[in-house]
Amino acid sequence: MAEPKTNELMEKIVSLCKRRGFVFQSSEIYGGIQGFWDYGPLGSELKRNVKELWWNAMMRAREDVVGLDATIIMHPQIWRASGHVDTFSDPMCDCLLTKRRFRADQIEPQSGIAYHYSGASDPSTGKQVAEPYSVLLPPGKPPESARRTATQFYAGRGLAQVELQGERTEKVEGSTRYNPENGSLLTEARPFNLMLKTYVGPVADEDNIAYLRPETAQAIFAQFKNVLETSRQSVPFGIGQIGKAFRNEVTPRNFTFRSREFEQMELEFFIRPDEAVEVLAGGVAQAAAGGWKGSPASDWGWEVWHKYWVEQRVQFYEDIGLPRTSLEEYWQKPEELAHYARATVDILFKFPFGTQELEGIAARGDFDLSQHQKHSGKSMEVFEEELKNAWGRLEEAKRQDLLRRTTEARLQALRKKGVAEAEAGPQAAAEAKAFVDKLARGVYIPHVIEPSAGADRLILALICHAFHEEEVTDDKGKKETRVVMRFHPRVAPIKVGVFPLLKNKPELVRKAGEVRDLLRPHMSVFYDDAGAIGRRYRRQDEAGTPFGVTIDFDTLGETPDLKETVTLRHRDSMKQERVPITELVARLTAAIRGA
RNA sequence: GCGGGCGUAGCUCAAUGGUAGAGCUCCAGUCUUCCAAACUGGCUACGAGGGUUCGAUUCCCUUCGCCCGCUCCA
Repeated sequence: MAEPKTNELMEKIVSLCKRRGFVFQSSEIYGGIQGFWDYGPLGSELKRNVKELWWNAMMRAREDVVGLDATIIMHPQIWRASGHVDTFSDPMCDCLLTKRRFRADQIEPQSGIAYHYSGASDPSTGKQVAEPYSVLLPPGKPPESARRTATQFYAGRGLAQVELQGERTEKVEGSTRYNPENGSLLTEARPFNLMLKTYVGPVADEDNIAYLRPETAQAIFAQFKNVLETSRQSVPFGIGQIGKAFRNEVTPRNFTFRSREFEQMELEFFIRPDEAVEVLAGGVAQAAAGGWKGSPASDWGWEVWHKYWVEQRVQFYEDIGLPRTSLEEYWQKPEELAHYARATVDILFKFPFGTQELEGIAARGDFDLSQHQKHSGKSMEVFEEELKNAWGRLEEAKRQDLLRRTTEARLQALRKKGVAEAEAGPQAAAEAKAFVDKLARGVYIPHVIEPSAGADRLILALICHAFHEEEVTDDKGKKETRVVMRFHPRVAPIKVGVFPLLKNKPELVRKAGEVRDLLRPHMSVFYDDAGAIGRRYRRQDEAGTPFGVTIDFDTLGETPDLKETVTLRHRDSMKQERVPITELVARLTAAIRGA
């Protein structure tokens, strides 16, 4: 699709969201607030449906996943353990000349001669600019080029003619204060902390700082032991949670796609480390064998589990109306992975503004639980009698082989982290021995597979995917545009519209009310008796209501054969059929579940 | 946070240094028959604040929001 077209399309979608009550700007009457959005009547139904479908698919339909609903504000130590306090704040600085922005910690150190200026004046007007400025000149470049750059800078400060003042030079080694591209001085580095801060308790001082969670996952890790001990679950099992998260995004963009307050649907699925799987099952299933398409088996290691969850999640999207063709899987390359991740797959949706991430499914090893064990001093280990017994039955050669391979794996990991070879060897040996010793006693820290989805992004994807404009020709040959939201009936905010053909006939209205009350216990129903019937159908098209039921005089018995039947109108095809009222509930509930 | 563009009714678009107009939508009503029909009536706007002015939607400044680019997205 062409560029301007996609923007137009997005604008139409945003407009419809507001017009029909899917999404409003937060605090709109006060001018709005950037990066915050509200869901209106249709949007809140849609979101509720999506969250409920996720909860059902991930938890209620499974034996091995349980739920959690944790607080948004937690002990600040959680965010130290998780790494968010450190990694969520990036020092940034800008080029004074081009305004280009840099991560201050990623600028390559420069050497050369710095040309400092105290200011500049305009000889034609006498105007003065007292702002100091500097240019770094790489060795071998003529001084003129530094003066040209400085002139450009002061010209940008409003001088027509520039006379540089107070030039002096200085030798500079390994400085990160200058733009590597043009030598221009950069602004001071300013920290950007992406976590929203607040204070707990009445006194707002440093001791009381707390953070609004930037992800829901950490609460799951922090409550891992409590859930394990109360839920009658054992590894492998998962804990799922739906909840708000907050990030002080630098640039919220693309409608609700990147919001500062948003909702996540996260699962942490805890599994045995591959070594434990090997001891218990005698080997680890290979992902290449394709077992991840089936049901979980005892010999699954992290790779198969990871692929399994990717497949589960894609199937979920298919089930709620996002076909595979609208999605993309992006398997992160090894060099792109965060240090704690073994593999990460992004599930992307083709939005009108670009193909963007809906969900990330990461294999995170035991990083998170280990971090919390370290920081809290509380054990995150699990014990399996069965594992201890299996180890007892293991031949000595196999035990030694496992230790040798574990040591080798640790060594590789340490090398990758840049640990010096002399230290890496003994450290790897010690770590591997400690790990295998625990394994022998049936003890380990679980590893985790994390499918983490953005609820609001999914809502936006569903809205974008549902949006259709089509040319319709009416009886008189007049062409017009029909806007229809082709939501899957499962997620549609309203399942059925109920209409008396005419409002001014009490017997029609009464009968329509009866049909509405008949359907209401089973699904969300919208009753509408205002205006022409065609208008009411079209209104429901924009709301994405898949079915319409119309009560007419035949329903009342004007044509005896049609007594107690109604018109059932289908949103997508605009086809109509005659259906007995007694069959409506069964027909509609089947269509909503099935379709 | 930087640079550029934009901001009049729910939407699309007018006009004007003298107090805002249309079409569609929406609401109420008329209509015995199925895809935004017709007719009658009605509601609704100069993003916000300040300045200049007798008077500002219009000119100036600030601010907020939206779009695009930069940056960021563990």
